[in-house]
Amino acid sequence: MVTSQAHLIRRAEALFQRRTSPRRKLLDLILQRADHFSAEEIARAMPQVGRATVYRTLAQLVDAGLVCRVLLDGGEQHYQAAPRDHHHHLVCIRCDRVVDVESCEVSEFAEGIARSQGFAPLTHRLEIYGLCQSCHQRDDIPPESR
Amino acid sequence: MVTSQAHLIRRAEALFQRRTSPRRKLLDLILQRADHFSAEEIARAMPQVGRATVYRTLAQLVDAGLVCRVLLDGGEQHYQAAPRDHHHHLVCIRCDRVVDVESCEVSEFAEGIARSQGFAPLTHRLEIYGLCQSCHQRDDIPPESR
DNA sequence: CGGTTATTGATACACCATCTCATTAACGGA
DNA sequence: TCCGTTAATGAGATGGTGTATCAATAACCG
Repeated sequence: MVTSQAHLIRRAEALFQRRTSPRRKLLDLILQRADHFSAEEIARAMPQVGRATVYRTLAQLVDAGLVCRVLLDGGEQHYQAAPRDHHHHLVCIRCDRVVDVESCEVSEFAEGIARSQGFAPLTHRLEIYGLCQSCHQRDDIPPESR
Repeated sequence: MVTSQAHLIRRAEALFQRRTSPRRKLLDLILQRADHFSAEEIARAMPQVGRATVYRTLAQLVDAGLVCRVLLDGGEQHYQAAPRDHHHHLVCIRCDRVVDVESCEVSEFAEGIARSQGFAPLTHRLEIYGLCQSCHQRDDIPPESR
């Protein structure tokens, strides 16, 4: 894990022209967290740094593939350090626990669909929603009641 | 297409307890548009109707599966009349054109992944991004330049 | 034709994200 | 080490999105 963090830091430094303290702090915060977070959480966690900087830097990291967006069931955008280049998310709709899905058997399907419609395929996003084991055991709410 | 519209109207009427003029207008607007739209667009298009009502009714229609959310490349939520119960979207990252993808070969993969992690699978969301034919022809921007 | 109550909508509120633009500070060259 | 260029910052304004409140309205039923 340390290895991949060092890797992220190296790539981030290559991405930016200047090393600044807000960026270092932001990267530290992101790498410290194993889980996902909202941009606002990060902004609150480092009040010395302006919100604009947080959002700007996060967006740059996402564009560069160092951080990925997680789309929660309600549509909220969350973020987390990207473990791999292309992967998907398995999200618990109850506790928002996220498990990374590293295998992707969807690419061929997605690209075939795109081409059949005359699209030049670029990427795709797959989020899988369900109840994680502990939430599932805790109570058996039927899927419709959401 | 008219058939499916009649179908939507029937299901909508079954969904609500009372027929009201805001709901009729909203359904009309939605069905008139082949494409997708934001909630705010709809609210602006019917200023006689309160914003709260627009958002409330849209949310109910989404819950009932009559309207689906489209997630644009930038993360914006848009809406459109749902042609089928379960389907996906092929989105042009340039002009936001959306093509519905009615075949879904992803379910088994998604459910397998979920089960392998101890999740009770409920649903999934797949959005495919690319350049539609006309945007692709217009200029050949490389994928990285976004 | 009422009475019940689902529905509405004006308003306030909160959140999320982006833009502006004057100020700051990182970096490279002298 | 100092200085000039300019990347980067951040306070604040702005705008979109969505929800909560709650008195007023109007659909439906008997």
